Amino acid sequence: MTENIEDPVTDGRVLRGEATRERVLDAAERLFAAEGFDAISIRRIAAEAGVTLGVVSFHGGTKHQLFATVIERRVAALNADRRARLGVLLSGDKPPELRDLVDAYLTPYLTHASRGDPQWRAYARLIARIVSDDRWYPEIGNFYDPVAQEFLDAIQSARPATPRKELVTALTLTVAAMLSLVASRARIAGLSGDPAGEPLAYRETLITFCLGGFDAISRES
Amino acid sequence: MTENIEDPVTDGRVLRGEATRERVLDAAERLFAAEGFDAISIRRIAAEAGVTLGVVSFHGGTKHQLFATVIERRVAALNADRRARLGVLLSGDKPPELRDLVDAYLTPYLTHASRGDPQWRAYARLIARIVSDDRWYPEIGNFYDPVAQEFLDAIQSARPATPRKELVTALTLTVAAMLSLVASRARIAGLSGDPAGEPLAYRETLITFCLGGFDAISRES
DNA sequence: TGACAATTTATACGTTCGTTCAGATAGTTT
DNA sequence: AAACTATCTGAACGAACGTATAAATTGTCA
Repeated sequence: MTENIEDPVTDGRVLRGEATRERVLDAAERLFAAEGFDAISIRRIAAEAGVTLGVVSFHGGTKHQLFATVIERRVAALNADRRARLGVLLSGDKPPELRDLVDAYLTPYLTHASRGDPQWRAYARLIARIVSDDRWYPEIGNFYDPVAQEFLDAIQSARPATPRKELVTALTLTVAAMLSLVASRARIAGLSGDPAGEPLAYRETLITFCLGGFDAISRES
Repeated sequence: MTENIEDPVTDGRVLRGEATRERVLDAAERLFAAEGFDAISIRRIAAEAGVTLGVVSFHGGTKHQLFATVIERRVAALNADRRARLGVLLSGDKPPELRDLVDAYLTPYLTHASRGDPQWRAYARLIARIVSDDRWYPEIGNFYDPVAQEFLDAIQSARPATPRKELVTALTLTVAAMLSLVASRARIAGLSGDPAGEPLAYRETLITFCLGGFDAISRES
């Protein structure tokens, strides 16, 4: 057999289009992550992707649609990572420990933000950018909030005496702390004097800090 | 003496210029805070301020210079607030408690972000926006870092056994948590179901959370 | 009052923006 | 081979952009 006809390696018409589409999305992901939606033009995305202007519109539609597509492309994978870890914790005999819940929420993001794939690293920066901008919440919030609610349910089980509202606040602060390891690396480097390490290198410190915060809040109730 | 030549109340030529300049800076502050540097045009700032296009350039210079001026205009006041509180704490007989140090760093910002003056509220949103964007750090980091270092020195005295690097990380996470109360209010509202209260309303919870985080990190060392 | 300077207006310049589209190109199918 | 269609090119559109400046306006001062 000289060539498998279903093998996606075939550079036929459709497959070439798919590859181009991914190149465009990758370029948009990198640039949006680095400088934000408003600072990036479709022309720069085209240049970064090595295609002409019309191709970006052809595969990505409107600039706004392109941005949304870049987000949606990876959101399912990140949610699946978190849900899988949560599922393992919930399947045990005992209710999960709070530390493991915090770990399960933070680690998938930190891993993607630090590990090899530069596109995932860019995506992590992009997420950090838009979560700290209320303008995107109506569009993006419903992608992430359901998983956060599932974690909140589990956290509530681990801390039954703490009011839900306090736990919501604590999780919000935890997420903000997590994202700052990606978004504010220059500040970390500037304050500490050394260049900032990868976000994953701060994992233990971050979990300790946030768990200490959760516990302190639980203790007050 | 019919008129004090140095009296700034005179609405003469120079003073009218000064008032216009403030209107321009105020408008720029509101718009930059709401949508970011790249999304705002000089023409929108002019319209918001109720002046013509050239006036913005006349009083604000380049768009970039205008942005820097907006930041610098209030940074001294915020730094002074924090330094004053720190000075009070350091002037006592005993070394200050960690809780009071965290309080002294967080409360001035939360107060300005919540109290009456809408321009200060806008400025607080603007700070939250640019701190979570490494692109601005080279330009504005040196405005805030010296005060942060002074607080770090005091925090180090309160936790002598904890490595400086851990304290730097903890303060960074603390700042990120603080800013999220201003920057991610939509997410807080979405997750909790209720509209988010003013940042100052979360002050106790925030301080408890961050202090718990500091203590947990100190305990590990 | 008339010269002077600070402030404001009105307009223009060249560039870049997002979007659209007719036509060229190149696999696929009949 | 010919019809077909997904993909790509190249060019154009009006609008908005940041910046600059000559002229008009307005208050100050000799």
